[in-house]
Amino acid sequence: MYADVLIAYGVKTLDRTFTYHIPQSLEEQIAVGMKVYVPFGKQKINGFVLNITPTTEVNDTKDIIGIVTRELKLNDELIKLGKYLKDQTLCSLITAYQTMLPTSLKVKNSKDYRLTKTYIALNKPDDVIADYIDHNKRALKQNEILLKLKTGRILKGKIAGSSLNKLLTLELVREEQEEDYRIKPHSLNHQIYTLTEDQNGAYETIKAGFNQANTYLLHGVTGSGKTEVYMHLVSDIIRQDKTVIMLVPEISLTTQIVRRFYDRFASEVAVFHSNLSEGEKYDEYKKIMNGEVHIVVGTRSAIFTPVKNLGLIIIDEEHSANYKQENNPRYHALDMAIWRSKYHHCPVVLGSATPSLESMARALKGVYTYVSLKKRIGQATLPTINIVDMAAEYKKRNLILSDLLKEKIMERLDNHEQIMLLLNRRGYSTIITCQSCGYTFKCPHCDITLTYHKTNNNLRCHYCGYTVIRPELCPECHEKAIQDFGLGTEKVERQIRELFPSYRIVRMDADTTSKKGSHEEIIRGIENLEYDIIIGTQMISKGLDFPRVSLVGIINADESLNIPDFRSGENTFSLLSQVSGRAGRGTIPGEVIIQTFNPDNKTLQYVQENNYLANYQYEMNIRKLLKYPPYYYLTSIKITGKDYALLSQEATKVATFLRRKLSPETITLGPTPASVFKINNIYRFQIIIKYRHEIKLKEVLKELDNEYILNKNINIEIDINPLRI
DNA sequence: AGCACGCCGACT
DNA sequence: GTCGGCGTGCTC
Repeated sequence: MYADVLIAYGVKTLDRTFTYHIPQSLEEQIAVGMKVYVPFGKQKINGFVLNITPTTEVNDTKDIIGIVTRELKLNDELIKLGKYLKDQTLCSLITAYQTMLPTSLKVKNSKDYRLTKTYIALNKPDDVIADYIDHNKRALKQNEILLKLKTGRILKGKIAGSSLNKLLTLELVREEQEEDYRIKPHSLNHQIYTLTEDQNGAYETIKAGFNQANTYLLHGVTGSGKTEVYMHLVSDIIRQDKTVIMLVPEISLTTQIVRRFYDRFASEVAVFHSNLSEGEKYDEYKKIMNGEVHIVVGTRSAIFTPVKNLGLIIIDEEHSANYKQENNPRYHALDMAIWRSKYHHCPVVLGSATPSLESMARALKGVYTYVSLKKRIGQATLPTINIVDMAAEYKKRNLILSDLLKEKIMERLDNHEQIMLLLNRRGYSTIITCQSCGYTFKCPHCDITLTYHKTNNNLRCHYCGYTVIRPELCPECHEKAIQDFGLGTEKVERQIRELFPSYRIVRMDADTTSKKGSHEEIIRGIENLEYDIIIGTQMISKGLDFPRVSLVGIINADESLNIPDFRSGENTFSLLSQVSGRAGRGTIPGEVIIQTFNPDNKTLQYVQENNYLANYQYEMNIRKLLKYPPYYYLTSIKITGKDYALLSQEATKVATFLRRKLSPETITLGPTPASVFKINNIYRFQIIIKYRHEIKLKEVLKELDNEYILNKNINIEIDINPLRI
């Protein structure tokens, strides 16, 4: 017998299988999907068996050396899904499989991640033990152990050393190894809420489509109780002995959701996201593989977990950009979900208060089934939203907080309610300029301004990590006139602390949540009313449910509006609606203040009116006019290299090649310098392809990719359906 | 990816 | 004369 083995090198030149002979001794054990050890040239490496055949046309086959682990076997679905992933993103097949697996099970890894508990148990019949005790009356410690063991085995750590070792060498007792898991679900309360009429309608519609590959867009306003609908669906699915994958956009959200799932479904639940330790991931993966759990809650990568008998996939906050991986392979979890739903004939539910334009367009066209939740549950009503013109406030020297926001904050503080302030930018200030000559600090390696970090008094490049101490004098004109502008969360925090010194303030951004567990700690603090004012980046916008938050302040709405990307309007609407949705989820009516220099901006007005559809129409018109998604598909090609002249020349060649090869209806834009033109001394050009139907796309892109594989000076990065360009 | 082969420059 | 530079080619 022969095996086609995919080797563990993620290079395009080795993106194919090699045929090995299966030695007699392994023939019985080897199976498709297993990790094996094979000779390759002068080396020995791991690979996956992708196929087993009785004969081969290859002449000099070598023998497979051995099986690495029997534990992991890529099943038929995963093997096919990997091929789909490769096809979608143009990565190599081995890269696809590596992406789908946790590090502990990746093809190169042969370490053992099993967590075992060791117990001590009696190893001889009772009479032998009794006899030993009789003849060794002076060995008090040993006898004590033996007597204790008569009532059952004991964890090894609980028994002292030398006496135990004696008993072990005499073989009176033995060690028993048992596998253990690092994460143990705990159920606190089993509260099941009855669904409102609205929720029930959505629930019934989706339930009617169980056992069919169909995608539902569950469009529910913030606070309408989407999670409870999910819970009811999940409950039905597991009753059928099927499984569920539930995706949330970021790790921070797994905490709250997982807690609710543990409460309701306890040991049926596995968690899966990249913040787990490798051992934890390994354990959860194994629970899933062995069919010990029926529910997986996790972030993007959880879409690849090998659940058996999949009955439902839920993608919460489906509009989130986090579902798209931003490095290779650049896959979208939604595509993978839909593929799996077809494989298992099960539905996908996409939930959001602000669906992406793509999903909404598909729902309106009938590609997805549209289901909506229009009302907030309980007495909660949608918050009132005020827009404040910051131009007028600047004249009053209100640079961070408007009079209105300040006043509202005080009001809410007096009522012992909580306040959330959003600013989508971390750090202290973003532009450092000499007031005398206009010199602006930029990174010497990147095309980007440096960010001031007050805590360390240094200037940092967020792209390459370059750091300098903030100088006193301008390096150009040597005047002492360096000033910093631009607003970050650190600066807001400082001002808030000055204004409201007696209140408890917390900042939640990437800088304060980098430590493991710090995120949960802050969330718990907010829930337990340990804080009055919460300042944060978009991290505070999604899914979190704090009933005492009654006021949300958006410090600078323009920050998000001004991002030079065709999605900035859509993203701003979604961000502001989401964060507004944090206000007034309990019984207290909520209020939102949006500060901006563009009070007439359409997007902001639609946010104020809470009018998703109007914003949808408005954005769709622009997209149609400018030939952007969902009317056109995009592919972004980045051409990067150190030699500017050569790069510019090659970028033009690439564009010419594409124009020649692709159909005449396809639009090829560029090459233009990328939005950040230089990172780490590497220059970057970009080409955008816009198309409606382009049959030759993948084939042409592959050809392009091959053309530059061996080129050491020029690198090509292809992003099909990019979320940002 | 990694290793060997191969053909030209500065060294014990 | 040899050690070693990294360009090219191959791996079941």
